[in-house]
Amino acid sequence: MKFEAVTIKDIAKALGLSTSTVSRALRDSYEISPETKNLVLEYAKQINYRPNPIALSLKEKRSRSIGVVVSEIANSFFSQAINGIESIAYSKGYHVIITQSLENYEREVMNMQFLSSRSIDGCILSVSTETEDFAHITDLYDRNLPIVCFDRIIENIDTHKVIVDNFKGAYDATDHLAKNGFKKIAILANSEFLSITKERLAGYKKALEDNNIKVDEKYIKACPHGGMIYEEVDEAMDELFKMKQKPDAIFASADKLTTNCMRYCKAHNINIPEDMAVIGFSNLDLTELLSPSLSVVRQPAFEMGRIAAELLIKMIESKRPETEFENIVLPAELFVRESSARKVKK
Amino acid sequence: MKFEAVTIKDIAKALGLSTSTVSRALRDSYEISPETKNLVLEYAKQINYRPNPIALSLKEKRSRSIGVVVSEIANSFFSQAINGIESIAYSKGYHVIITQSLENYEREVMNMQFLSSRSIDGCILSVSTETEDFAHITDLYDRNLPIVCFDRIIENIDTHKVIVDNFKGAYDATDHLAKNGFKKIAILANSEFLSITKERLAGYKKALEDNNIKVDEKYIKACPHGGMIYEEVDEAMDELFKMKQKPDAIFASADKLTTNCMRYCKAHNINIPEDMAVIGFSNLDLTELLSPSLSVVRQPAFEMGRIAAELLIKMIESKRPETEFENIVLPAELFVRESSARKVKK
DNA sequence: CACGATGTCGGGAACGATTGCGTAAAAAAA
DNA sequence: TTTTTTTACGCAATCGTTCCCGACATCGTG
Repeated sequence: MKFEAVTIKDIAKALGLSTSTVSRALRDSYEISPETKNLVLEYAKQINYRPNPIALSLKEKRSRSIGVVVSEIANSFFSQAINGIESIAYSKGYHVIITQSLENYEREVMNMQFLSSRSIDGCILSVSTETEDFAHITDLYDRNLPIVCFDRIIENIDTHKVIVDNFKGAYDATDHLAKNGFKKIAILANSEFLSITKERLAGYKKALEDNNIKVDEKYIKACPHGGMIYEEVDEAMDELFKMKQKPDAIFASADKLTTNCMRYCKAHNINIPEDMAVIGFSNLDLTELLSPSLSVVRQPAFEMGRIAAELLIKMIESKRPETEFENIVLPAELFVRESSARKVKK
Repeated sequence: MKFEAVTIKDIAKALGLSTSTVSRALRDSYEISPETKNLVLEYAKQINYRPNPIALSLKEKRSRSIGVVVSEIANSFFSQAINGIESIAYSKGYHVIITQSLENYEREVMNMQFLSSRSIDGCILSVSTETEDFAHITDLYDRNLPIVCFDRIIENIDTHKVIVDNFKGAYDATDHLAKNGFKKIAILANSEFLSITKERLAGYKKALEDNNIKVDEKYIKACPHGGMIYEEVDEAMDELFKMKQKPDAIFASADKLTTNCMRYCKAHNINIPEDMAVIGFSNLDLTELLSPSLSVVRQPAFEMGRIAAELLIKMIESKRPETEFENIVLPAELFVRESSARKVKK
């Protein structure tokens, strides 16, 4: 059972015209007499004719749709970014096909395959934590599929990239903790493959140095799936708390790391910020409702999505391959709340 | 600039064969000799041939993809449901195209149009709060597009429906508040157009009656956009708090209503549950991190998505139109936490 | 009256893939 | 050796749409 659409042929047959004439009438060609045009237009409206975009895609080799690959739509940052992407795409007549990798490499490859084979005109991508091999991306890019990277960018392709100033964001967060009297600042880091991990770690280290705090590698805990798996955060926290020199503050450098860190503290009756200050790199929109309210570095996710979509569509619609690529870096903003309140001497 | 895919013609030309032979070889037809098959298969792999699904869709009038229309992917309930949908769809070889209406009627119509014109094979739908006219849905359904409704169902089409027991969920929530000593229980209701609103309101009222509490219509506050717009919650809460007989408990009957209710209380220094108990109809996964931790009625969103996808695919793949439709009702589960703690006499 | 210009429209190929049908050549049966 | 069957492949239509051409009228002009 499938649903039968009205085609241009149906109109032609009903009106005793040829398909070419109908097609031209619908496209308002000058070659068609006003009477015929009206006839066709009216009949088309009457039977609710819709051009078949699949046929158009086949002919024009473009589909006016763009693909999005993110790790997880349930993540505030990504859902906000997607809203930004959609706002631009819709206004320019493009549709958006969203896929999620759930931090799984195979799924990411599958999604890219699906999107490319569905003849999307371009793709906006933030790689999964597991992605170490970029062949599935470079292959498509080399075959001229326009791709824009955002958030978690890769160096393997030369294209537009939209990121936040991860270094400064992490620096600000860490510096804020240090200035508030915390000296043993741990970091929950994301997968080591990710660009954002490297940048945020660098910011973290620089802030420590500038505050005359020695970087202790034991305070750096990597979570290969960015905290999507609770157990990896659990384990990292366990290790931190088993140390003789327990940290007095934690910088959770991703959305899921932040919430699962909070969860751990709650479950283990660790008081924030008395026992342990926490600041997150997170776009959660419930930060002020948490207990305690959560200090965060927040990314302009919506804006990032907007810009990425604009760049992609520019790329798609340009006549010849672009050679100049933009590397947009937006500022992250620090929001100080209770979870990182100044340390009180015991 | 567009990216040129390898076609079956390229293979045919390169190997001195006809397109039919190549096509059959790739499909492993018995009519093709093993040598030719190997030749084609190997060459195809070598140049990384991928069949063009657009061409296939045009020919077969099916795309092996299903559409999803929800109000907002940033909503925990929907993102969980989408994960459930995807888990089934992927395993059965279907792809999922997600769209969001953002509680906007025009966007919902647009999305449905887009999906149907993209030749999706079927659609899973939860209508927006604004949707009062269902023509865009019934039209497609009447033209034989398989549709499965979930969560916010409509009566206008006779098809499979997957919902939670909204009546019992709301009853349990309200009953729990009543049993905990609250007698002036208000409800933040969703748009009056929605099925879930009617069901949840009915459960709320029945629970009040069973606890010998008179239903007070002034305690029932409808938010036409389900709390997606903060101001409408703000206004509803203002009105509740301006009453002489202020309510002592609130049942927020949707995700966004719940969080925005909490936000209001926080902003107005209203202590939960001392000044006002709160229970939500919500799938938030941070409930235990909130301050105070939040009591909720939770829906089996993932499972709902799974079932909806299974029913839809069954519908798509059935030879003749189905006449027997299922009306799946899953239980909602009550989670009691701090925000609805037993009332202490002042 | 003849001829080009203009205005309208139809025929048919093309996009990529599948598939029913036709047909060579090779193999098997007579 | 002749006939029949099998094997292995090609031709062409099809899906819905666009667009290049060609083909008519009709009109104006010399």
